[in-house]
Amino acid sequence: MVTIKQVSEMAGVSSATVSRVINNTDTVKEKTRVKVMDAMARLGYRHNVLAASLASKKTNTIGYVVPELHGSFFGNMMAGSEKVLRNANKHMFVATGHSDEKLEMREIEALLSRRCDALILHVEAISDDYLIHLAEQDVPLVIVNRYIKEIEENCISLDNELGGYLATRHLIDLGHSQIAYLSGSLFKADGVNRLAGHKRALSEAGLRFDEALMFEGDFQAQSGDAGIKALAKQERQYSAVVCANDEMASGAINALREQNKCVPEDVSVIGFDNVDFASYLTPGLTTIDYPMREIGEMAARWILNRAYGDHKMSLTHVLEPKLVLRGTTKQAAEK
Amino acid sequence: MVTIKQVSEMAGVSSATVSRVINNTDTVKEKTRVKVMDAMARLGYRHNVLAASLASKKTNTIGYVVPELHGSFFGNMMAGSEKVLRNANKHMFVATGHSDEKLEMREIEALLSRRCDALILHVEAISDDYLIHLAEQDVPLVIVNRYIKEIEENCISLDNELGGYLATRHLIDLGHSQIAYLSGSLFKADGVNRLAGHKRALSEAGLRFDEALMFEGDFQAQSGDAGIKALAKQERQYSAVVCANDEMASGAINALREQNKCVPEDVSVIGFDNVDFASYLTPGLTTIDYPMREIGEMAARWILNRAYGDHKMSLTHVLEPKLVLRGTTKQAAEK
DNA sequence: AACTGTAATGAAAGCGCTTACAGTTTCCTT
DNA sequence: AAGGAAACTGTAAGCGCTTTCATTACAGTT
Repeated sequence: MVTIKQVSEMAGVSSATVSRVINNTDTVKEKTRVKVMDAMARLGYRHNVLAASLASKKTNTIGYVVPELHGSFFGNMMAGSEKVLRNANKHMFVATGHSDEKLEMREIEALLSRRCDALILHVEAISDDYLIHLAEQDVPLVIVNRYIKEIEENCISLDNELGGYLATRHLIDLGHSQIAYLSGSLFKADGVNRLAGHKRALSEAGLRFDEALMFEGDFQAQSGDAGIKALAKQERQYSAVVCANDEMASGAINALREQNKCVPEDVSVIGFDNVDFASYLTPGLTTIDYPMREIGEMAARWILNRAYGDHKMSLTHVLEPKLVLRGTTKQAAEK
Repeated sequence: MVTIKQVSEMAGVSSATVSRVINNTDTVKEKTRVKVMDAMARLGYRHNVLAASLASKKTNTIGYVVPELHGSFFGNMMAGSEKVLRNANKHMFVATGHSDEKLEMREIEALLSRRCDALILHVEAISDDYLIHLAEQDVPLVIVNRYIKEIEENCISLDNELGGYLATRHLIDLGHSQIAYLSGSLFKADGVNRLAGHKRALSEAGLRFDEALMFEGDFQAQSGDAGIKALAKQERQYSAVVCANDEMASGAINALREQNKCVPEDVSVIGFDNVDFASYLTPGLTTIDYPMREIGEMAARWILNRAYGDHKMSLTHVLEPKLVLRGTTKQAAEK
């Protein structure tokens, strides 16, 4: 392996000078710069970032923890971060936590051991306390898709309550009044907040929240199907259903079709997240957009701002979801 | 930052011994091991992997280059790799090449600068020659989803020709004989090979390949739509269409519906890749499975085998695609 | 008690780079 | 031409660890 030393000898300068041309720090006379570049090329020199990081105490690396690598959800977020980090010449070290507390902690520890300059974390099992404690240490970290009051400055999240509100509000605007709600897991903050938004829209419109029209699923397509079937067992009528996410909406639509109900003619359906496949369904799924990419971008900006002192970036900590109109919702039938 | 030195002082041993207990190398008396562990805990010591890597010349890190982070395609592959690498205590450093030659080269260079122990590459713009040259260097690398004869040992790919064959063969088995083909870009190997498989199935069944029933798209949904429309402009009849990938199939299905043709009653459609949304369509899309996850696993195994000398793994270099039967294909109508 | 062979530990030389700090040139001013 | 500032370059001390080699401790033999 060719070292800076060998380059310096060939170029007839000191290794400090070689380092200077590599990093483009300080001033180096053009003539010697050329000599050094020449020597590097001739020797096929490759900078050793490891050694450089050790000496400079900066790795230009961001540690990234996501629950999973498969599926498009986190990929979109990472793509957002990657874009802004690339422009700043930072790289990403990614690890997965699999929604397991022990694993999440171990991965964070590993990232810290690698001396990442900062961390971007989407962790689901780790406690708030642990994160609060972590935030007080010397490594900057931003927590995405999660809101923790005590360290809200470090959090970037979506206003799920608003999303739930917008979904139901859209249905109400279309004239629906009997609106079912297929909820996600209620032990997750997202599930709770989306439902809360639903209720707010209802009460704002003077409609009563009907327990009988609500079903608690688990964010899987299967539970959307189950929800529709559970609803069918009761006598309660409904002309629209808001689902806690797109997977459940997909399951719900299929179940509805099995009952010979057309979407959106007989029943309007709205999802949440706007995952990749939402637009591939027929008709396209009306849903609430979860701007993962933007969140990823924002997280990266926060890092640039905080860990590298780039202060010319605007930051938002709570993003707003937006309605995405497609084909599964429709004006309510006249009474 | 607490160093090994401080730990060694507190424990009353040399730093070499501390290193030994950290890495669990050599033998250390249980009693001193406990003393050291104790000191580490008391001081809140965190191992500096950077320094360790520099000294040991091993980073336990695999560099990963994929075209994109968004979408689920590469995520599935990385998830496969991650699973097997985690078990071996290796980590991944990911970079994106965006199908741009300069970028791909730069990222590979960056990964090498970080002294990754090995590389897993899905690159699309870089030339075979460059990769062949790279493979001869000292860093082990595996190239996924691409086949290069000269370094086939380093390649892990899917038999796309077989996939194309299986798709068309399936339609033929269902009694179809007028089969349209919406191809992907023919400047890409995948596009060419899938088409070749299609032709082989045709000729094997004694059917003629009809240029008029073939359309070259670009793997995007939009081009599936365009393909169906182009087909409509000619008089040629067809009862089935094989698409070069699922996105195109989705586009084709929608276009078919616009022409009031039912899938699969009037026209059977088969896709390729089995992307995540394939099963969410109604009816579910019949397609050819592209086992990205397995490919990712295989790539990681190759690395373990090659870079870390773990020889108890079985390796396959060319994976076989499989037919995934869902609802978009159907027995041909009786003549 | 002297002797071995092995287990346990320490000393110290790096790994390849960065970065004060100091020293040397060069280039303007006056 | 002298003086000083500015530009450039070199010296050398680390960064925090691993690892070879040498040394010491110790249990088991004879």
